[in-house]
Amino acid sequence: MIETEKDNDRQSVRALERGLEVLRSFKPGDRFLGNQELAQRTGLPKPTISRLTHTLTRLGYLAYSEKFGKYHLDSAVLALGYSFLVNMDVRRIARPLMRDLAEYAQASVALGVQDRLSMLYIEAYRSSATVTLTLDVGSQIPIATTSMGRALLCALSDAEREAILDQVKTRNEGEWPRIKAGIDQSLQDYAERGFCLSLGDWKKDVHAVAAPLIPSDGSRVLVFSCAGAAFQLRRHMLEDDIGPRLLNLVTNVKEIMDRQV
DNA sequence: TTGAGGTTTTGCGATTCTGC
DNA sequence: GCAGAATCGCAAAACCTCAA
Repeated sequence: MIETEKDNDRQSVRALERGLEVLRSFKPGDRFLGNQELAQRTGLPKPTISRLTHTLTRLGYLAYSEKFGKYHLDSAVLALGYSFLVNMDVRRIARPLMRDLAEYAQASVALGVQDRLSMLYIEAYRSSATVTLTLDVGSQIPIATTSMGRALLCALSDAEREAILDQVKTRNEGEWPRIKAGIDQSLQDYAERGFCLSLGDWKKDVHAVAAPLIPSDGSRVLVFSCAGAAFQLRRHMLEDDIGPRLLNLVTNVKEIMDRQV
């Protein structure tokens, strides 16, 4: 269901919001979606969906499969995402440092940004020995239970964090006490050490550490994480070794970014 | 081939948005 | 704040699928 932040926001174009919401309805694994499924996922009336899919198809964002009678994402979507990725200098700057840390830790090192209640991978490097985590660019992970998401929450203002947590609480009433405890612990860890942990909180066999990068130019917060198998990345390793190395990575990337401004 | 049931599209009045 | 343009959503028609 679309959650419009301000229904009376005169700067917003509702039709555009809805069209983009249709595109966002496609998740990994959703190769084809019909108008009815799109209407269910977006909460929009079926006639509106029909018009939106027609328009998006004409513009090349969707394509229609005669065989399945459904739509799939088309090349214009990739072109849009590719432009976004290519224009992010931080990926180019961070890539070699991420590779070095991943090989040292024999784990996965990722760079992510917030996407609503998820964290979206915009760069990822896996060591050859990584077996547990096989997420790539474009993957999304939850904001409240992963180290990456928690690091982002720690870097936001109190008001921004509360706004997100209100939505997380609404969607996870039953698990909220456990989720809240993890976030409180992360806030404490971040204040003391500058990084956050997730020790099996998202997936029980995954341990991870993450640290935010707050750009000097005031642009969106970036988060670096290092994750791997729980039996490989023990708590003491993350706290005493990998975490500090990740912080060093963040500092180095930030310095290079600042020099290039 | 027909009819039932489900889905998509179309027409049109109402509402919202945009540009001035 | 207003007028014209664009969009929305309801209702109904058209279309499609499938079983009998």
